[in-house]
Formats: sequence, structure tokens, C-alpha cells
Amino acid sequence: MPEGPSPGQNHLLAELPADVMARLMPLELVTMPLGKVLYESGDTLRHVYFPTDSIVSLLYVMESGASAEISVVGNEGLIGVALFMGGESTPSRAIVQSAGHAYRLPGQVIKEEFNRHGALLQLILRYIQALLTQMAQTAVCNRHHTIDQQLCRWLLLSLDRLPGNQLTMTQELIANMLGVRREGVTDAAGKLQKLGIIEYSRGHITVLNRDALEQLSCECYAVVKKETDRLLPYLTQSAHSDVEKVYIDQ
Amino acid sequence: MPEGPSPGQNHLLAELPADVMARLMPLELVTMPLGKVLYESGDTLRHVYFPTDSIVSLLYVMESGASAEISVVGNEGLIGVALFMGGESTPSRAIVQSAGHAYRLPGQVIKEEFNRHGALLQLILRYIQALLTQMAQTAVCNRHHTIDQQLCRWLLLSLDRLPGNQLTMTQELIANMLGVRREGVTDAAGKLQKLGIIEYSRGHITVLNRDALEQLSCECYAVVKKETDRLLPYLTQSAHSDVEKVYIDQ
DNA sequence: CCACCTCTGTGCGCTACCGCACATATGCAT
DNA sequence: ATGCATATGTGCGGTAGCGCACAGAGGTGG
Repeated sequence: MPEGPSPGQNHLLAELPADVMARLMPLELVTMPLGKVLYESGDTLRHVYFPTDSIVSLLYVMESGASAEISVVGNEGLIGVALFMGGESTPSRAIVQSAGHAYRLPGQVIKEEFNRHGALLQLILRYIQALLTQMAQTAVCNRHHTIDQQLCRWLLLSLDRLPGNQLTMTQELIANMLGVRREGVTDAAGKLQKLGIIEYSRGHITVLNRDALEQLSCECYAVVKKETDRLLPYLTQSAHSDVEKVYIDQ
Repeated sequence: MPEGPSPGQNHLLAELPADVMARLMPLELVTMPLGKVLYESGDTLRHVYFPTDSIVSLLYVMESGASAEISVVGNEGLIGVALFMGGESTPSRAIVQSAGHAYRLPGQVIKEEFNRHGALLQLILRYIQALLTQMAQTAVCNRHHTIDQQLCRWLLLSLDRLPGNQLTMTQELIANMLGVRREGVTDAAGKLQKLGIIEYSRGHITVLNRDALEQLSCECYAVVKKETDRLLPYLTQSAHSDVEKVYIDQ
């Protein structure tokens, strides 16, 4: 079943009715190389991105250079909500965390459609609430949970947004996302490997036992997952459904 | 200049045009006693609240009982955004952190007005972006900053939402908000008192040197303040303006 | 095959914060 | 005034994570 890229691989786009999609014609497929910065803190946003098989992290970088991931966005969401909100910019950076593709749309086009106050508005509002939940939970998690727990959460969040059970990610980068030392991640990942839950080598991580990850993760993963499913139910029924396809259990 | 409560004391309400306000007639003034829970995690929201001289904290309480403040809302904002988003509930608790008053509106009424897609929609969207910024910054702050710094940030956030330079708040409650030990707050507050920056006794804190607080605070306070001012500029020109009054420098 | 760069492993002293136990102080009610 | 509940101060051992330094290990390109 060879599959070319299609807008329907992004769950938000998949939900939009045909007439809306027709007005979003300027949709443009772009490649998302690892590490690419979609926008920098304070930049005026020019596009919104709907990831298909890529993952983007919203990262806050402090004056000191230390950083922390605020949110992670894959094919369930979009990057650039500030465009709708009237702000046009945010104090965070959007950076590609897992290479792949996304559909891109000029800010002007999506704003016009948004201002029709139709299906897109409703969908975006729900998505924003899911985003609020994710950010809130990140704050809680940063306060109370160990690196071990957070690594599990982070792996699960990434896994949910990728087709297979592999991710390409060095411990250094994970440390950046979690806002901790690289050595801390080495420790935590080492434990998981000894337990046979993951396997990794030089930036390639394979998850062998997803259930165990969920066991070891803090409650934060489940809370965010549950709330996202509640807010955007149809969007998560199938991990990689196509517009034209019948939904199937994965 | 004796001042009774007026909807205009809430900055969001103050910004709404007269015709919108006319449709929000069911506005009801309610007292907000310290510790009152406006809604519990998962509750279906029945009202939205526009604080005038009260402060409400959005608190996440974990399975273990540990907690963390997600956001703080005073007369610059409103409580209950989930009503607009299509979610109807959130996984957090809203609790009155500083006693006072608020204007309350049945969810149905505000939703109807929201769905007219007029001035209220625009205002709420901007407010939500400010909220997103505050949550994101909370996450970062929890990750990287010391209790000392966070206490300063927290005091400033509260101060901005109150008329005077006093707040009624035990160290125990502050510890709950920050998600740290009470003793940690005692330590930090003790230092500030020794420096002559604050003065406190049994739940009453007086800020003597606001500038010093800003110096000792982490950058998080300034980032949130700046972004809020940018997104909702007119709202912050005067701390306690009335609808009918000309704006004056406080 | 070798050199090199990147990624991962490990050790060590240090600090912030935790959990607990208990001492002291302060306002309020009678 | 006197008691009492609540708020605050302090000390102590334990731990998670930090910053740093450096040692292997594994790809990649010449």
C-alpha cells in the first residue's frame, strides 16, 4: 500500500469539509528537515503548518540559553495558532523535532477562512483547548516528575505522532526538549534499555514495549491523551487515515 | 472617590461595546470568598466569571495530592474559557486565591454572544493567547528557576491584579500554588523580609519595594507582562478604570 | 583502513529542594 | 488575661539533578 503524501494525513485537514478545503487550495507540501526552525521567538508568522509525518516542538529558549519544550505538534495539529488569535507572534520557537513533511498555507489565506467563522473556527478552538491542556500538563510535569518519568512521557508523545516504533533522536536533543542535562537522559534511557523497553544507538531509538513505557510514565501522558481524544475524537480514531479511506482499527 | 462595584472594573468587560454589554444583561455580581472552588477538575462549566477585585488561580491537582498553579486570573481576564472552546470542562481546578468580587454570567448567555462572532470573539481570542503565554512561561519557570525567583514572580503577578500593595496569603497557600514545600516559601520569604523588600505576618504580606522584587524575579514575569500588554494594550492602561470614566494615570 | 567527529557512558563534588520533626510566635475567642 | 488554633522558624538527613571532565564506542569520509 504505497502512499504518497496527502493533506488528509493531517487530522485537522482531514476533518474539514470539501468546500473549506477548496478555499485552502494554496496548500503546499513542504519537507521538514530535522532541526529546521519554522519561526523564532517574536517573529511575525507568515505561514501555518499542518504536519503529516513530521513532528514540531514549540520550544522556549531563555536568556541563559537553557530551553524547555512547551508543546509538541504532529499530524493531530497545526503550528501557528497565534495567527488566529490576533497576536501574529509568540515568544517561543518552533523547531522540527522529527523530519518529514507538512502542508503549508500562507497566513493570509488561513486567516480569511478562519474569519468566515465556519467549520475551521470550531475545529481550531477545540485544538487550542487541547493545546492549553498540553501546556498546563507540561508545567505540572516539570514541577513534580522525575527525568525517568518525563522521558517515558516524551517518548510516548512522539510515538503517537509517528507511523512506526522508531524515532530518530539523540539524547542531547531530548535533553534540550525536556530542559535537563544530556547525562540525565543517558541515565534514564540506560535504565529503559536495561529493562528491555527500548533499544537505541547513536540517535536511533526503537521502542520494544510500549505498555511498559505507559506504566513507567507519569500520569501526565494519559491526562493529555485522554483530553485530546475527548476534544478531537474523530481525529484520533485512526493514526494515519486518508481522506478517502474508511476508518479502520489500527 | 467612593466606588461601588461596576462591570467596568474588569478589563475585558470594559472593552466590550455597549450593544454587546446590553445582551450580557444577566451579569450578576457575586462575592468571591478565599478558597472558594469555582469548578473542580472535569466539572461541566456552568458560568464564566469576570473578576473585579478578586484573584482566581487555575490549579492542577495530581493523583498524589501535589498541586501546581497553571495560571492566575484577575481583573484582566475571565475564568471559564473552556466554555467557548467546545470542551465544556478542563482538567484543572479554579480556586479563589484572593477574596473579592466577580461578575458572573451563565454559560449559555456568553456562548450565544460568543457565537455571534463579533467583538467578544476577538477579545477572547486575544485573551486566550495571553493565557497560552502565561502557561508556557509557567512550564519554563517550573523547570529552571529557584523558589526565590518564583516567589518574586508570583508576588508580582498577584500585585498587578490588586489595588494596593498588600496581599492576604499564608505561606502554606503560596507553597500550594507554586507546588513546593511550605518551608521553602518560608525560607524565600524570610530572605525578602530581611532585605526589607516585603513585610509579612500571619497571612498578610506588604510589598515595600516593588522594583527590588522585579530585580530578583526571573525573566518569566517580564515576559508574561510584556506579552499581555502587547495583546491587550488598552486593557492595561489603567488598573481600575470605570466604563464611564476617562482613563487616568494611576 | 584510518582519522575524525558525534554520540553515549561514568564518576565526582555540589546545590536546591524534599520530608519530617518540632520549636516558637501571633492573633482570636471567651 | 488565657488558652488555642494557626502561622512561621529551624534543623537534619536524604536525594535528584547539575556542571564538569573525560573515557569509550560507533558511524562516516578520506
